Amino acid sequence: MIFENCKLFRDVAHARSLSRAAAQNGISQSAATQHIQELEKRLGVQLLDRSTRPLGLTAAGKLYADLCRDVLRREEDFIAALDEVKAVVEGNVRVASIYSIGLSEMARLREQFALQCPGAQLQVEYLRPDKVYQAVLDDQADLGFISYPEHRRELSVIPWREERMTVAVYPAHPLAGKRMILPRDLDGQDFIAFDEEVTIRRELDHFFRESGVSIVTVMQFDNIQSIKEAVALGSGISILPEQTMQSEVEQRRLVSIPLHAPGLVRPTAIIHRRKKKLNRVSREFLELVTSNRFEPAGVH
Amino acid sequence: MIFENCKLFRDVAHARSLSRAAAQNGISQSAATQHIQELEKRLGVQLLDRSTRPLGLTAAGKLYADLCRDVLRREEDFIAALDEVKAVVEGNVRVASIYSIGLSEMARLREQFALQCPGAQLQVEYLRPDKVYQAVLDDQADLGFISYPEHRRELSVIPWREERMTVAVYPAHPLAGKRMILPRDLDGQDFIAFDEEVTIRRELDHFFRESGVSIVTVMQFDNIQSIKEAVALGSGISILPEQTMQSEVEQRRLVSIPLHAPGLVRPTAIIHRRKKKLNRVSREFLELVTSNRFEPAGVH
DNA sequence: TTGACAATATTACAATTACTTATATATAGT
DNA sequence: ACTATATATAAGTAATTGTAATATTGTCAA
Repeated sequence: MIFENCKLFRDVAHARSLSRAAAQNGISQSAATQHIQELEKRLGVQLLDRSTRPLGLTAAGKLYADLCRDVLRREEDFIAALDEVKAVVEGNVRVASIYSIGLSEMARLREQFALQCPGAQLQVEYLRPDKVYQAVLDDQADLGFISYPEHRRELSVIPWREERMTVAVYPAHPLAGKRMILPRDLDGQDFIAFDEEVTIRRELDHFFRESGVSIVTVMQFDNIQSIKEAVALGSGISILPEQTMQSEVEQRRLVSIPLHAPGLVRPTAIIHRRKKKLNRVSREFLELVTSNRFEPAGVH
Repeated sequence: MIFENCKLFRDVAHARSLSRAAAQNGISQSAATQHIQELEKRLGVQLLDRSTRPLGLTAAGKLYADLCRDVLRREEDFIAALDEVKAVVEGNVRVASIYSIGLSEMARLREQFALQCPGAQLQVEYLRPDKVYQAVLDDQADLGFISYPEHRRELSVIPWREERMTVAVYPAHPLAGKRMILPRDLDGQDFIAFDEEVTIRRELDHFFRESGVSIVTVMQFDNIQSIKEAVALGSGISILPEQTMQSEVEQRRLVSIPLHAPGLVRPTAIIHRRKKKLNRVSREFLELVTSNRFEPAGVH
């Protein structure tokens, strides 16, 4: 209730009694009397005719009662509209994610979230990495899923997973039968790479240099989906986060083979605007996501 | 200003700045900040987006700003209507008077009052005595002019004048030449009397009995105007408050002759509701009337 | 009238709220 | 990173609002 004073006077006008109106508003009769007197002093007119009982309204009192009635009606409308806005704001998580978090991973999270917060709505938008940052900064998204997190002053970065990178080959490939691949096994292979702008590309280049391995970059893409497609079609091999090819492995379109390269992991993180207080369901979702920090058992 | 909080938020929304809005409302920036924070806590939503400058409004903030705008507009209307009512209430004296106070007397008071309170409005309504009491009790009139005042618990009675009663005759009447009439001069005269219900009638009957005079009641009326008319037409004589026949005497339609009857006076009084505080102009008018307590020099 | 009853007004004081100053922290532009 | 400007916070004080107790007033009925 915002306009308590209005409610009090409206009730006084309706009940034609200060004490009853006071009771209706949970205050003492004395408080009600003082309230109205103060009001009359401020307006410089009598609002009540106290010489009779039940109390009467003066002409000015009638005007004021009308004002109160109108204001309270308007307030009701506001409260209703506010509740709607609140429901939308409070019951919605807007997530921006890079493609390579993996659709299946997100589907799993969505399922768990639906169980935990039945009324809530989860909106996920897949974007290029820089667009994910942008979306969070512009308050287009509450949370952002990214890899190789960049720290910025306006953002909070919550490290999430260190994803294992495995070798992706097509089932008929000579390496497909191996249980484990060593860096030198990759030497001279046709390689489907990420674009040079993507951090993961630079990390892999670094890894190859360190290991003294030289590969043949036959294609490059800016997204993981295309890379998987190219590998499946036999254009070459690649190194990808294990989880991102889970469904292709299940469909036997790809084979994922562990790579002996302890340092080669892809760090992922969740970002959100440092200033902005997350709403209830966003906090719930974040809680769910961070408690899912370890990779689910994959198919090896 | 009734809805200061609304004004503050409206100004914040418009200026997109707490400190400027605070200055506009004559409070410190700190107070404004605390105000809005408190408001947000009560509503359970953010109203302002503080992560940017100039400040932004959230969806809820926009709704609230709309509410404030509407409420303030409604308040303006109310204030305008109130000012009108105030002007009427404060600038109006409503007087209820018996007929026999005299039109010319009232006209004189009106003139003086117009000089003293130029803006004020004086409404006079002439009524039968009991209707005058009723009008004052029902708050239809602020002041009442009566004769032979009755005291009632709800009324304040302010004695006004003791009016001299003189003999009214038509110019051709045998008594018209006298300088002074003694009670016994009236013996056997045709008399135009008041109705039996009227106090003045009972007073005169008492006077005649006391003086051992017997008159012949040839007509009776409930109002002074008709009595004067009848006297002027030669139907008989009467005894009336001197002032009430002032204009007829000037027009030489009546002759007013002093009566030797020291106790025979008509007391008049002003009444008003004991509880009700009189408004400014009513007090002024009452002041004027009571300072005019003594009869103006009449034409003898 | 008078007395009884119920409602309103007043008073004194306690609790709460609102405001101010001083200071810390944040944003935007350089 | 630095500066200027704006907002947030803290702590103390002033103002307000509320309460309980009590006085006064209005209504009703004898």
